Amino acid sequence: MPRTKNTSTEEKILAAAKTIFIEKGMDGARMQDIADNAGINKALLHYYFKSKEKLFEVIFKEGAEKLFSKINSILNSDLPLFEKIRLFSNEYAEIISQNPYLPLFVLNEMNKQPHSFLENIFGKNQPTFENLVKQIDKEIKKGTIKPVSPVNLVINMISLSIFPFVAKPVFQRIMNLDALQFGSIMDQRKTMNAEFIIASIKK
Amino acid sequence: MPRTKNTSTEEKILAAAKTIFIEKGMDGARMQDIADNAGINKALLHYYFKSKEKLFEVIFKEGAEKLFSKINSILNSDLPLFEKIRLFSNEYAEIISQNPYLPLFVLNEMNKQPHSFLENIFGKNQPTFENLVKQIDKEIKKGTIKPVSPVNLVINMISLSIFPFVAKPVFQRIMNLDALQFGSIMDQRKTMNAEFIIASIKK
DNA sequence: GCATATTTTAACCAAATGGTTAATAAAGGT
DNA sequence: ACCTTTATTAACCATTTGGTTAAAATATGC
Repeated sequence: MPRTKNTSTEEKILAAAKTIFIEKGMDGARMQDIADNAGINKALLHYYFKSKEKLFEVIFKEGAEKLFSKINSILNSDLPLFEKIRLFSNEYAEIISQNPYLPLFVLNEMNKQPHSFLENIFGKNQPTFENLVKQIDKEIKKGTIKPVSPVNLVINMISLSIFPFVAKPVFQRIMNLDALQFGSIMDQRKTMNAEFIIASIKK
Repeated sequence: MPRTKNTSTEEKILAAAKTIFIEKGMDGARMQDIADNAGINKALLHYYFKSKEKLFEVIFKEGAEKLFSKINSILNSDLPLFEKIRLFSNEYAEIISQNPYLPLFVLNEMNKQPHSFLENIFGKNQPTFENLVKQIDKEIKKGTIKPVSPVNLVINMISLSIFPFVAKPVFQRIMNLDALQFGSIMDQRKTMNAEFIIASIKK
C-alpha cells in the first residue's frame, strides 16, 4: 500500500482529532470516527495519546492558544489606539475566517469542562491589559475619545469579531442569506468592525 | 408518599430536561440524569416523550423561541430608530440575563443538528425586517445617521447583547473578574449596549 | 366495590463506546 | 542475518446508554 510517508501517524491522528472534536465536541466525538478519519486502527489512538481525554486536551489547548494568544499581544502593543483597534479587528477577523468553527468549540468546552481541567490548561499565565488601560485613560484625558471602560471596549471588539461566526446559522436564517452572501458580509466586516468601534468612542 | 400534586409528572420531566440539556447539550445529556433530576423512573421519559430526540426537540424549540421571538417583534415595531435600539438592547439583555446559559445551548445545537432537524423546527416562518430596513434608509437620507447596512446593524446589536454571556468564562479569565464583578459589568451593559450602537451610527 | 384504563416501577436488553491485549509486522542496530 | 525495539492490527472486554417490557400500583368510570 502506498503510504504517504511524510505525514507521520501522530500527525494524522492530530489532524483527524481536530476535525472530529471541533465538529462534534468532546461528548459527541467518537474515538472510532477519529481513527477512521485518520485511516488507522483505533488502538493507535491510545498508543499515541493514552486516552480520549488526553487527546482532547491537546486539541483544545492548541485551539484555545490560536484563539486567545493574539488578543493580548496586539492589545498590549505600543501602537496608537485607533491603529491598534484596526489591527486587532483585521487580524482577529482573519484568524477566525480561517477557523470559523473553532470559536464555538472552544467556548462550548470552556463552559462545559470542569474548572480543574481549565485551570490545568490555562494555568497561572494571567494576561494583563495595563498598557491598553493606560492608553485609553490618556486618550480620554486628551479628549480624543469619550469616557469608556477598557473592559467594555475589549468585550465589544471581541464580541463583534467572533459572534457572527458562532451564530452563523442564526443569522443566515433570520436574514435569509445563502452561504455566499454570508461569506461576503463577513468579509466586509473585517474592516467595518474597527470603524464601528472607533465611531462609537470617538469624540 | 407526599407527592406534590401541583406539578404533574410531565412538567417535572420538562423542567429536568431543560436543566440537563442546557447544561450538557444533546450529546452530553443522559436520560438517567434527567430522570434522577425529575425524581422519577427513566421509563417515564419514554412513556411521555417517546425518545431522547423527541424530548430534546421540545426543549430546543422552547429555547429557540425564547431567544429569537423578540428580535423580530421589536425590530419591526413602529418605534423611532434610536428608541427601538434602546428597547431592543434593554429587553434582550434582560432575557439573556435571566437565561444566561440558553444562548450557548441553542447556538451549539444549531451548528450541530442536521439541517433537516432545523428545517423541521423553524419551518417556513421566515422573519422579515422590511420595516427596519425602510426606517434605516429614511434616517440615512434625512442625514441623522451614517450610511449603514441594516444587516450589519442587526448583527452588531445581537452580537453585543449575547456574546458576553456565551464567552463568560473567557472574559472572566482574561480580565481576571470574579462572578460578582462580571455580573455587575453585564448589568452596566444593559443600557450601555444601545448607546454604543447609537454612537457608532449617529452623525 | 369492581372492571377498565392510566401511570409508575424494577428488571432487562441490544447496541455503542472507550479502552485493552496478544499477536504480527516493520524498523533499527549490530 | 539476527535480535530488539517500535508500530500496527484484529479481536476482545467491561461499562454505559437509550430503550423495552411485564408486572404492580394508582386513578377513573360506573
